[in-house]
Amino acid sequence: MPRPPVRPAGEKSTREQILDVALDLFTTEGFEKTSLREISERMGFSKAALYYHFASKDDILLALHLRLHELGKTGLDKMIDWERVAPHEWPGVLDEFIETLLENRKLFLLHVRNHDSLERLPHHHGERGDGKDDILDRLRLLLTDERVPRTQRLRLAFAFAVVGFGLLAAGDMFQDLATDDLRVELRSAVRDLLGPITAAGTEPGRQHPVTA
Amino acid sequence: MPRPPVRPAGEKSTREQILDVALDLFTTEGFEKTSLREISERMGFSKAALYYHFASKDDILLALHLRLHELGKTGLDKMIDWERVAPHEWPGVLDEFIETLLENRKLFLLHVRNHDSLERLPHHHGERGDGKDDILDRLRLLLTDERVPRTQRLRLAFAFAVVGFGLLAAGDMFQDLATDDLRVELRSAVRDLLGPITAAGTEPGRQHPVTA
DNA sequence: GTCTATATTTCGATAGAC
DNA sequence: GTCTATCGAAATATAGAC
Repeated sequence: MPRPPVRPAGEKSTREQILDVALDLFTTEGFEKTSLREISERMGFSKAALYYHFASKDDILLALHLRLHELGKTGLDKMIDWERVAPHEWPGVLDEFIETLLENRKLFLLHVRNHDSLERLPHHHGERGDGKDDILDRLRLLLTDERVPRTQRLRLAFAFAVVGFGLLAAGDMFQDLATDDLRVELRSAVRDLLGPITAAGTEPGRQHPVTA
Repeated sequence: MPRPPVRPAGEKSTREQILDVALDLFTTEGFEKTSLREISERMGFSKAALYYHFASKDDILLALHLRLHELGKTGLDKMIDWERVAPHEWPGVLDEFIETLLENRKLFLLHVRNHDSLERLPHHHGERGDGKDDILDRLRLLLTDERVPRTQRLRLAFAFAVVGFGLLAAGDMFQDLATDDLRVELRSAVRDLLGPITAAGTEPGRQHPVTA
């Protein structure tokens, strides 16, 4: 039987190196605008050589999608059982989401930026029935679950929006912001946003005056 | 001197119709992935005919950019003088931003979705020195203005993120959400987010406990 | 595993007839 | 104002040598 080639410890396979290069380019330039020529030039060999390691350009994107898919299995299993999470537990769930995001910025940027390209990928079926098996798909399921009051779903969506934007802004407009500071600010903002719907006597239709 | 062709009242010129079609496609499919063939097919004539009305594909995008640029002149002049806006006025400014967004969803979606393509467009210079003359450019200037404390800028950024996401979510995950309801929810969320930094005795370093 | 060379498709853009 | 026909560039992908 074939066995993987022996490599010095800590040295990545060519395939993994290609994926690292592709992840950088797909997040900065976008999947559609990144050409195989660009990837091969950074790798130091020709375009055709890529086809030894991957069957197609889509195949590279799919491999990166699987990297993110693994995250769903390891760290965020709670997000599978949204229905059993009480409102007062939401800030804690958001905290976990913040941690996962901070630890895997590039992978999430890949998803946010290339959502369309990932969507039209032929999904690997079988593991779950509906094919909705990554974190963002599950998030969508919660936010459209009509068993949760719409006002609460909206607030949750706003909270996730802030967290997602925080990720983008950190590497863009707030480059000098340390990860620890960003985490503090995100947690604070999430609690201010979710406070009105996690308080004991929740009034969903809470109104503000139209003008201050 | 040449004069514009006489048209029945309420009938749009071919050029404007092309722009309407292009706006739809650019916001749903993206600028790069939208081909001139696709536009011409919707218009009912050939691809080459487009070149009678526009010099290039970029020229179409530029014309749509000008539509948004006009909004900056008419409705949001306050956003030019960020420095003179006191923190307690921010919710009101955000309210104006919300209104402008709700009234021009498609144009803003065009900007959000095709930010990169718009960025590399040869800008029409002259009107202002730095070429940063549309709403989103000015917004960026505020959020990176180091004269404003970073914590406050972050909170403002979060607020704008919620508003921007609300626009996307409304036409996607919350399709059944009426505009009036969305406006109420956005205003409410903005005030909860800006409350901590608009209160009289503002403490920028306000902390939340790490775990609830 | 990587190379050169090439097939195939799609796109933006132009030329010239009507 | 719109057409047909075509060009040239760039991209994905394949074939076959080394």
